[in-house]
Amino acid sequence: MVELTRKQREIERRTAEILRVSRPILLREGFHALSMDRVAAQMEYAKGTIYNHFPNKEEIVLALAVEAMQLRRRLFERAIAATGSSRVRMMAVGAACEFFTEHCSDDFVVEQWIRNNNIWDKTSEQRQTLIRECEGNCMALVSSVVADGVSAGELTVPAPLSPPEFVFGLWALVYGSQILTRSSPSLASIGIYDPVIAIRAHCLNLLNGFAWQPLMSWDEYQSQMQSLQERLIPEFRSIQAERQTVAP
Amino acid sequence: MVELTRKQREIERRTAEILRVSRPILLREGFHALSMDRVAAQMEYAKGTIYNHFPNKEEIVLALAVEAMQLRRRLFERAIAATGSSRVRMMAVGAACEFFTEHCSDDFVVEQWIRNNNIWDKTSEQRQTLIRECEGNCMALVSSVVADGVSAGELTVPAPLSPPEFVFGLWALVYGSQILTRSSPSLASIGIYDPVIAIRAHCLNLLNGFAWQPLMSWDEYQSQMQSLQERLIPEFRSIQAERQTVAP
DNA sequence: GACTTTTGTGACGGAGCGTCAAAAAATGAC
DNA sequence: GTCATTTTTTGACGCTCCGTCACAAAAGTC
Repeated sequence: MVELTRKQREIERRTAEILRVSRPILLREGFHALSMDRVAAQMEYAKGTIYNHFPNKEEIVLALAVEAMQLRRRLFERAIAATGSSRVRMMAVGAACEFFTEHCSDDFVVEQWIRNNNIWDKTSEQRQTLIRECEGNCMALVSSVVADGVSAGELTVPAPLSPPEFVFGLWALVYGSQILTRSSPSLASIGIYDPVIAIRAHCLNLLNGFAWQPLMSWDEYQSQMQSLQERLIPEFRSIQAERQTVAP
Repeated sequence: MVELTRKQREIERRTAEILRVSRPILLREGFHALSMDRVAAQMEYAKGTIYNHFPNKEEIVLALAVEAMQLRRRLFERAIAATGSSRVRMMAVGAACEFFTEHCSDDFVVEQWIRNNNIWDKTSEQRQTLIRECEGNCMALVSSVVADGVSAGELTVPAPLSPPEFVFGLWALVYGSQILTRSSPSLASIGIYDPVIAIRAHCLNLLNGFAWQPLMSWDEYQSQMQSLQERLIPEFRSIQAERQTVAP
């Protein structure tokens, strides 16, 4: 039994090593550059050994995405634990999203890969479930803030929306803007100079539009965000630091 | 000169044929299934001939995406030509987006490919410019509605936002929701049963939040949308019909 | 009809995927 | 410590696809 555990630990160690080697290849040189032969060569193992850990390279990508989503989840957990009104705590989640995109940009990029059908379709049910769970967890964390707002009488989710559908709007807004920012060739040339500020303004308007108390002006919102960030970012950084970073 | 034109027409005809053959392969079987050998075989030409038209398969994908974006643009053009207040015309653009995603779903999917860096990076400057132009055109069309609202005194774009950044919010919201809907494993299991209705509600709230006149209740919004769709969808359909469809 | 230019062809070198029979290492019974 | 058995590792192999290029065929020109 002890024997078995030692072996299993060794296997896990090597699995982690495969991911550690694969990550910079994927991030710096793209999916096409990530080949099983190359990973094997770099680790000084035969290709077959790598295949004992991952049945294909798509599975490696998904495994990396799981790590990224877990980091996101940890940031969210910290964010919703912030003190303050429900609305301020929702802003903290926004701050977490901004932090994740800006300061964990590698993870943000890796997380994107799950939206690629080519990859998704070749991966195991098992790991797909892991992803879904993580996504569900994140959703639940944000939903809990909405629920708190509702039960505190600070927010009423109006007519056709359920609470998760309310969250979906914020999710779509933030996520959509980040995708467009990353992938849309030259937003600046069509007049969008600061997408982050723009989306903050839209979030403010969205939450004010739903009359989530306390209502805020743009200036109030900005200064609240400022002080939130001063409190949270050091903690976000230490959460991020628990992961080893990728060399360039 | 006549000779040259006949030849060029022939070349263009074949280019179109390559796209016609490639589209269903890409859509039904994915990017990996789209190989130059296969396209060549299916067209009964040698591979080299296909390479005379497209330097790689990524370029084929981008060419397909250009077609898709042009369809979107045509729908937008029709939408903003709708009669009514600036706000209603903006809703018409929303209806066009919904139509595009739902009834031109192949094009919607094809359009996504441009967000894939693996593909984008292997394509020619030239075609990338085409895409950017088309994206800029769409943006400009929507911006013109905003501009009309402003000059009619029905809308004020508030403090930190420029008009394009205002549009960016709607774009991110609608686009983000559609991406999530398409790619997020089982939204229903996290409580989002009707993402289309949800996003409509968010758009309503967003536009009301910016006090775009006339303000609307959910019921008014829905019935306005209903009548807009009754007027527009037949026209959208005929715009769509100008393109040949893809067999399943 | 002969010569030039354009266009089409498909064999080829190179690379990556995933497999599998054989080699090597680990295990444990005696 | 030995040896049979089980587990793990290995890398050559078959396959597919990419993109090229020397050559062949067709079209155009005079």
